[in-house]
Amino acid sequence: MIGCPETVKEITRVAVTIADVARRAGTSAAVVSYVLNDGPRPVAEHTRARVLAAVRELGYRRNRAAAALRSGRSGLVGLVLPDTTNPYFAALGRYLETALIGAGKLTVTANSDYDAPRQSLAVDMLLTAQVEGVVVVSAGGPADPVARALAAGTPAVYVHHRPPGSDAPLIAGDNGAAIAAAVAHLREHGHTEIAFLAGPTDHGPVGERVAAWCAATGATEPLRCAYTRAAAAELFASLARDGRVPRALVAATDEQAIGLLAAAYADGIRIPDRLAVISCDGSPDASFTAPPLTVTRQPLRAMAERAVAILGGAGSPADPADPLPADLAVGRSCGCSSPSPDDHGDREQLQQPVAGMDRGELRGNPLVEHGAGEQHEGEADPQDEPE
Amino acid sequence: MIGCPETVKEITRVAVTIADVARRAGTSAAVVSYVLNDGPRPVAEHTRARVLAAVRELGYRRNRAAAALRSGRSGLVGLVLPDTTNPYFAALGRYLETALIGAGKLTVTANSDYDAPRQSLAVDMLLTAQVEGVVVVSAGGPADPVARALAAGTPAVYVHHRPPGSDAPLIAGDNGAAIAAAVAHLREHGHTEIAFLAGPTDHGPVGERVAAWCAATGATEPLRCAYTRAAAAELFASLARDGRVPRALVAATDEQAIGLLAAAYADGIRIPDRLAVISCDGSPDASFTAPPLTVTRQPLRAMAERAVAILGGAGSPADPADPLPADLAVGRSCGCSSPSPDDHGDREQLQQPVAGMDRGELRGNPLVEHGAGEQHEGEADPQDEPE
DNA sequence: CTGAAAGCGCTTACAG
DNA sequence: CTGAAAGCGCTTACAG
Repeated sequence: MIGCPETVKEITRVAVTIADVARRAGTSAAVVSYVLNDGPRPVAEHTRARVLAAVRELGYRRNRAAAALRSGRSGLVGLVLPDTTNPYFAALGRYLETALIGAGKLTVTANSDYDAPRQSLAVDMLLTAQVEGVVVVSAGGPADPVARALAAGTPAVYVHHRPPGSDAPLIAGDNGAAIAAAVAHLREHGHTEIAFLAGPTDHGPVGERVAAWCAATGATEPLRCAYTRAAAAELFASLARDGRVPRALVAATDEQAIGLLAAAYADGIRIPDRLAVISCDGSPDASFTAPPLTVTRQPLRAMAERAVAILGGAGSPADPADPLPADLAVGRSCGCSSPSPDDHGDREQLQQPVAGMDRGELRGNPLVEHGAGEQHEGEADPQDEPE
Repeated sequence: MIGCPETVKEITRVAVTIADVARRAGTSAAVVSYVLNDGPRPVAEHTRARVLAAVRELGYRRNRAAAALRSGRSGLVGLVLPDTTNPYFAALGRYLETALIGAGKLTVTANSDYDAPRQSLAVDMLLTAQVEGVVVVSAGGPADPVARALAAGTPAVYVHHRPPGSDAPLIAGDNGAAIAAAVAHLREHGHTEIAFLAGPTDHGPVGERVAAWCAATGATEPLRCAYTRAAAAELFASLARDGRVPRALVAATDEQAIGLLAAAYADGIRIPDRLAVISCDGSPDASFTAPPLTVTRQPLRAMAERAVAILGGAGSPADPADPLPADLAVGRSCGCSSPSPDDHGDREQLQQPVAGMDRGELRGNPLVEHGAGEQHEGEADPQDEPE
């Protein structure tokens, strides 16, 4: 039937609209919308069935831009990270994305590259894109992009790191308790002098970790280098050259610890015999170093879930009744002879479902459930994964 | 001046619209749009100045949902990856995001988790969100989400991995040449029998790598395990138990090679003395293993740039005049005594600017350049990075 | 339970 | 060079 409206639309690839669906179903656009959104008005069962049939037959797909304009809900949440290739941030982002997709939201991810203007530009673009919420791991410096988003009326929250001086909501693990546990564990191995590898400054989470180390050991002068594998490797090489390699050390981040292990290997310095190491974070990479790192694991999944809940309007970031503790995951770098049983499972953890924002009120999305003219393409052969 | 429209808007937090700007600038909404978009009609310089002033004074920010509805351009590009915590995919995604932000596009990232229904759902949601393009690393299996997007009229392209049988556009490195180079290099080290660690099946890039290995060595039976560190570690442990550890091996992926190195370390088997290893991919992690991995580096940045160019309507994915070769980056795992000079720099590479889609025709965005009532917050102290 | 109509905030022919 | 007006595709009071 060349010439009928549907065929023409298909050929010229003009999008099928709610009006087309209404016409085919013999009802109104309003009713189609009621069916699609499961509200706000009830629809008779037989009408609903006709609408759903028309949706399928015409291959209708909702235009989110139009829905967003009218309803104010874009279905988008923004995420700004310093560097998505950092395994720690990557893991955090993954948990966030999982929680958000569970709430029917898509994640718009931007890298700030530890750069304030880039971070600011990213937040601007996100707000322009009408995101329903913004999650930021601060790039450092005085910029306060979460405050900016909140001022614009968009829910926003920091995770892991908030700029110094900001009082915007922050979700973070218990860094002080993590360091105390790490120091205590190294003492159990008989160490009395325990060094700390910090970052260039003492702001943010690493600042808390440094302070906790000072409190636990009475020491005041940490080692310092940038938060990269390369910088830590370089620092270690210079310590080795000068004969100043300590016997025990807590590294502020996994990235630094991994660089340090690589350099120690290159210099033939045995870990943990000559130098015992514990690091913080607990990114997925930490279990596959040589030797496996002992780490204080940040509660990334709980942090992600709480962040999403807060964007959804629930509770406060730091609920004193429900802290987010970092637990010690024992590898071999500390001197223990057998790693804890779950130290290889971190990436798997990422794949478990999480409770998310709006989950309770998640609308059954008929466009997803019923497909848009094409069904979902069946289970993948799990044997058949790329990479 | 309580009661004037602007103040009311600020207090009640109703968004400032283009009409408000027009009123304040003493002109029309059309002209404001012309200024904001630098076209399609010319605007007198003094009018433009008044509009820009009004934009700044009112803290106007464009509503992308409205612009998208009218113009059909959402400013969004979708990216579907199997797992953003895999360093190889993370690096690829980072290059893509960099190229896209350079073209004024935001990246909507979704994890398929190697699962076809999830991949399909992600693409559905992206198309609903009116993305202007979709980039997919196939989750495996027969699902062809790029074909689906193209059928819906949205530009789309596979990167790295396309499902078997699909003839949708694909951008990938030269896997055959990479393996040939790896095998040749191990032969230079005197190895005659060179094993291959493949994935569970021979589809996609790994399939090409297996085929190239077969062609180069005459062998036919690769070792196989899932593409995870844990799986490779387990496989290695069982080989060691049975006394079947080869003398030289090419691993299909960095993740497998890293797991293998960790297991070799645990078993006290020396790399490269007892077993020489070269892996493919060249993710940022490969340089910080113990010992540093020798890898055939995939041209991730070039792949990302080409993908973005293709979404922008340029050329074909596989331009025979300009292939995307994978080069050999020498570490120590192959038996060489000094790594190549640039093997520690991969993450830094990620931060360089790239040429992007639409770059030539990128409109100067006054909302970004001039800020929306608040200036960008100044350079971050580079010393002051979190993590 | 259903439908006609307004309107979200833009962009873009079109007319001047 | 400028402006009035239509319209993108939805959602949502409102009236029936």
